[in-house]
Amino acid sequence: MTDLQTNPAPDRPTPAPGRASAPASTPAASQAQILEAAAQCFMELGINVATIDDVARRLGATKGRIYHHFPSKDALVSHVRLQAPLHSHRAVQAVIRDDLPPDRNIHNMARAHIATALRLMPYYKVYLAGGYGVTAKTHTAQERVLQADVRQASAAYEDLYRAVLLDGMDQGLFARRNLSALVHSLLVLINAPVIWYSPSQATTSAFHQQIVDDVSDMALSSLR
Amino acid sequence: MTDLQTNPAPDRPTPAPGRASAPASTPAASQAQILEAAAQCFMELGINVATIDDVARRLGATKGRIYHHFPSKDALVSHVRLQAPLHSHRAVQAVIRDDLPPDRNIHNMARAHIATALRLMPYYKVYLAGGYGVTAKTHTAQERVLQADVRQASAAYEDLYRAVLLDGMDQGLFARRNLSALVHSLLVLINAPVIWYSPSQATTSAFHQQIVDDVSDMALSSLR
DNA sequence: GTAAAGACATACCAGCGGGTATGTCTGACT
DNA sequence: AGTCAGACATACCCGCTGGTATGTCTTTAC
Repeated sequence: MTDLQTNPAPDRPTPAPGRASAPASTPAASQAQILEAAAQCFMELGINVATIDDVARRLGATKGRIYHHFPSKDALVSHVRLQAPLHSHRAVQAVIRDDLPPDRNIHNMARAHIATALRLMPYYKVYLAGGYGVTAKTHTAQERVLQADVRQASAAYEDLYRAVLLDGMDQGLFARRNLSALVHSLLVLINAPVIWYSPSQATTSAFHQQIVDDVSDMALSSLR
Repeated sequence: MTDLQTNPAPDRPTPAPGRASAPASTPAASQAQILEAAAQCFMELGINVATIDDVARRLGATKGRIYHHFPSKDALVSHVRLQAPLHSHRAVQAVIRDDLPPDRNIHNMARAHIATALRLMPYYKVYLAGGYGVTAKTHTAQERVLQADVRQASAAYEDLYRAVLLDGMDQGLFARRNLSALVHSLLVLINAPVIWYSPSQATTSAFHQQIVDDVSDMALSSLR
């Protein structure tokens, strides 16, 4: 639901004479705002270079607001990264149809993934940049949990492809290859636009469509 | 923690378990040692988390040695990253043959790249992790030059593929697609093993061969 | 109306880590 | 022998940044 670059929050009815930033309507919306600002900061500056103050400045707020909603910077980073597999999972699962052959399913899945990634690019950039990272030196228990959450969501998302790929190989539609290498390579390929795309292209809609078409075709062809 | 070696008589750093039996290492060899240790530290801990002291500790040395050869941490990082396109360029250019059709050339190029990347994984991990990064906030002039060097080496390497891909499309061997999206996607695909491969597999030779075969086949198929 | 809690802002701390100034040792050259 | 430069080691500085303690204002509950 959280759509980047949109201005979902209508201003509060009480602008409050104090010249502070407009407070979010609901605490959940405030969190979403923070996540969005953090994703863009992390994308532009890098996860480690961007400071909490940078994120707060982009919000027109201060550190207090962020640390009120997230216990640490690592937690914020993990929450941002989580958005990618979560959105992908929802978008891709919606296009899987049991009455379609695996090759057509894969094609549709790739298209859905790429389109979603292009729309929510900052989250995906941060997600892919999270080879890590951050405060990976002090392995606290709390922080391990956050990392595990991201990995679990990623694994759940990958399983969507694993099933279809296995089916397609059994039916002879796809070449027989090492399943692990296959699924990982495929996911890297459909994430490729996130890596090399720089949102400077003016004709977004046209160029985005081009990317969706070309890369999804490549993904499908690579399986044969 | 384990640094109990702070006795008044520090042993000479081990003369590198490499092939060199010469007791005195040349300055160039010392730099290569530093690059190798830095690559492994950056790979394991992350570029920003790993400190100069970490790299020095791995060498059995101190910061003084590193800062004697490299003016800053950013310079060290850039030099490490440079290794990837440099090695790839040499290995891939060696297998290009004008008397072979583009599809066979691409296949051989992909195989050479993947094999090289698997062999020199730390450099490639650091290279790909450099979306950035590091001290990207203070854009000093000196540091801009280093970044430009890496990008230039990468561009030169990419041009190898660009030429072959254009040739193949003209001959009808490859599907016609946006050239920029095509070359970038292809490179991301053959770099995929660097992203998801964790050097814990025991049967390196066999499993490496499997990866080279499968991913290079996928790369070739993706172009049709 | 008042108390409690939520949602921030402000001021401040402390440790980490990049960078530097300086010292020391070794080999090379004359 | 003496000098010099390269190649490090040692000790130290200090800015930056994550985190915290506290205050203030608004909303909600009763």
